[in-house]
Amino acid sequence: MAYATGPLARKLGRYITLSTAETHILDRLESDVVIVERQSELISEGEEERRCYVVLDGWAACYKQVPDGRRQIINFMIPGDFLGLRSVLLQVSDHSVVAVSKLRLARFSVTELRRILAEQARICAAIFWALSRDEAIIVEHLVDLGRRNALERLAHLIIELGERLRQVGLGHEHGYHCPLRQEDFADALGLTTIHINRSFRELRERQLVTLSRRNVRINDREKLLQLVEFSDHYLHPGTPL
Amino acid sequence: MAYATGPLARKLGRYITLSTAETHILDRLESDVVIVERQSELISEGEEERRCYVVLDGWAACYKQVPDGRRQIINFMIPGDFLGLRSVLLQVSDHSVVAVSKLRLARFSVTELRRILAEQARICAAIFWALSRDEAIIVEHLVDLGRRNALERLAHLIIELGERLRQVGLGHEHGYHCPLRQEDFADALGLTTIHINRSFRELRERQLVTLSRRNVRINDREKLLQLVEFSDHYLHPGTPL
DNA sequence: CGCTGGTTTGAAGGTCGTCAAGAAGGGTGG
DNA sequence: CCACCCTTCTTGACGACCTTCAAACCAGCG
Repeated sequence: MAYATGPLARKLGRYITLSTAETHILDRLESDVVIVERQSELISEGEEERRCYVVLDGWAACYKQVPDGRRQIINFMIPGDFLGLRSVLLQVSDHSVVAVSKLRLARFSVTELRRILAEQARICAAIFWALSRDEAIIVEHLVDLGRRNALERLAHLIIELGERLRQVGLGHEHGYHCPLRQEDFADALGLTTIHINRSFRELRERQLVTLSRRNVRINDREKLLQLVEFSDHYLHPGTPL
Repeated sequence: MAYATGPLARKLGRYITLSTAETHILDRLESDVVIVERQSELISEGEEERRCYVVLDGWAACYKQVPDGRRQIINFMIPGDFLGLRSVLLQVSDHSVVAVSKLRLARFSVTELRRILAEQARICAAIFWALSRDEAIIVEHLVDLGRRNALERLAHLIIELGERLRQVGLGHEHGYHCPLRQEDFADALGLTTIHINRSFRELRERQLVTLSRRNVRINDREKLLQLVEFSDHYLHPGTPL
């Protein structure tokens, strides 16, 4: 595999082996860097969206609001993930995106993107794969909400985030930095903050996971994987056709 | 809009205005017709998949199995929907598909598909939009499971299916044929069959919806829409770029 | 040092699941 | 046309999981 400088090249390098030229094209996409503060809304539901980003640093959450004011987080975005790609392609966004921590983003224009999609068939395929993986994550999330209890959901999310971070060279086997508040976990897992707290307590008491000062520490990885019968298959899409 | 013969042309005709030539290309895709009985598995999780279909008649359900044997239905497929498209593109399927009723399918080969994607940029875009709509449906489903109670979930699904059927010329404003068993509703909505039954009873007692002999009758559409504050936005993706 | 956002805990209640059993519907064969 | 079967639907009682409400605690930060 060719050397990869930016997170985007590293991410897409997981799907196809990038040539040096292709790596350069991707690295050039990341030239226009933007910084946004925690809590700021990057994209709002219903807005016409013409900007597209790759996360360089920090976490974001994409969510939908329900009429009574509560929200359901669809997915978290970590370094290397696309942000707003689908919104741009569909012209109008069907979800909102908020910064969960201070974010560093690489912004690129729609025209630039379209040119690459048309000219670079291999990169186009890799992006399609990346989007498919995002969908697979959402589907797994759906299974979580439908058929797992609070403890299993939480354990599953903790493991998934750890795996995804390690895929882009962040965190390590025994833990990772995690800017999420308990409320974010709750909104992602379809639970209340209070119940998330109790579930964390149980994970702590079972000596599986501890969370403190924005750090997840995985004490017993084996037992944790066992608890949810975790399969990382969905995080590793097959090779392109 | 050009006349459309098959469900596929009718579906994609919603995203782009099809020329007569394009309609013919799509109609030709639907030449190889397959019939499968209710309950048969069309695609199994983990299988390498090389076939791709469009539903001509009948309903299917795509689902994932959880380790304890229960299943979570991800989405239902009705006439005009793709079936196995993503599995083919990813080579190995991450979900299973079962026939909910007797199915009539149009099968087309991967090579045929790839040729069309490469040659017919407009059709390629329309297919991308169709896939995006499928994802939007899954996301809305996720919000259902995370932030709505049993009655709201059921009402939402009933409305959504009605809207989708009407988009392909099936059903009418006051109801539609629905081959789903209560167990299918349960597995889609993350509930038990028994609780689905109770929820249907409540919908019946509130004079909103009645279900009998595989037929959904919508008695008070206004109140039903109000109950879930339904917005059909996600079923109508914006126009292609 | 006090403020603010976030975490933790308790008590009580509601939604939904589990268990168990009966009723209704649809198809098949006598 | 009825008897029989099997699937699906329906109902009741009880209990678990998760929510709601209310309040105390803690950590970081001006």
